[in-house]
Amino acid sequence: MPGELPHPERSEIQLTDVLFALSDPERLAIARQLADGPLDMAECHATDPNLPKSTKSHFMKVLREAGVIRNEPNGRRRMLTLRRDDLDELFPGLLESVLRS
Amino acid sequence: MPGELPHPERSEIQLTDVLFALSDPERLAIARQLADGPLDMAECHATDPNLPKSTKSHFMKVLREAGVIRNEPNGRRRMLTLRRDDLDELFPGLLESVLRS
DNA sequence: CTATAAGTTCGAGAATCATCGAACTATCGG
DNA sequence: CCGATAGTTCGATGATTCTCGAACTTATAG
Repeated sequence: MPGELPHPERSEIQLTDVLFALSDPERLAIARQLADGPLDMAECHATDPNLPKSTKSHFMKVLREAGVIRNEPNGRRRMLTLRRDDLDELFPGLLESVLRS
Repeated sequence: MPGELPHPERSEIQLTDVLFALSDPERLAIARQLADGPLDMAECHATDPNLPKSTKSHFMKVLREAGVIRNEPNGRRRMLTLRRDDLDELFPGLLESVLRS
């Protein structure tokens, strides 16, 4: 698969984009699964276990382009991480509140 | 204009709906204007001052149906209030973080 | 009572977003 | 090199959402 995907810089992350990305139950569930640490994409099941992979990939794209997660090549898989540092710096308390609620 | 509009009960408010409602710059701006206290709708200008009133009314509807604001008749005007109590109880820290960022 | 001010609702068209199959890409095991 | 695995990208279709004018509603001013 294509190696490095584009990620916004910290300074480019927009609050409204982050809120939008998290405003979908499936995408929110993904973010919550990443709260405890990075996961390989294959281990990250959203809510529906047999979701088509193109749909799952699209969820990841929305989260990535909003600046919520990083999606980096890791061998023949993909490593997903929450951009907690960046989000905490930009929007203090937001992530904690959203993931906890 | 129609008197009482429907508002969700506190128990019916969904986090994803709140995030969606606030994920638009115009609607977020409205919520921020209400942070300091209730306003008559006529005093609440979103960002564009000569926005068609049907569009403005639609913004209010999205915010109201998500449980972010109350919209109550007040003479021949409308009084808008942030549902801070409800949101703070349901999603502690969320509103503060979003309005401050 | 009538006119006006302040909003809501309805309807239509445009724009955006979601979903998923199919084709493509890259990596690893044998 | 070959096949399988894990994912991305593309394209089409359908579903939501946005935007705004026009018609409607209601309370007050006169």
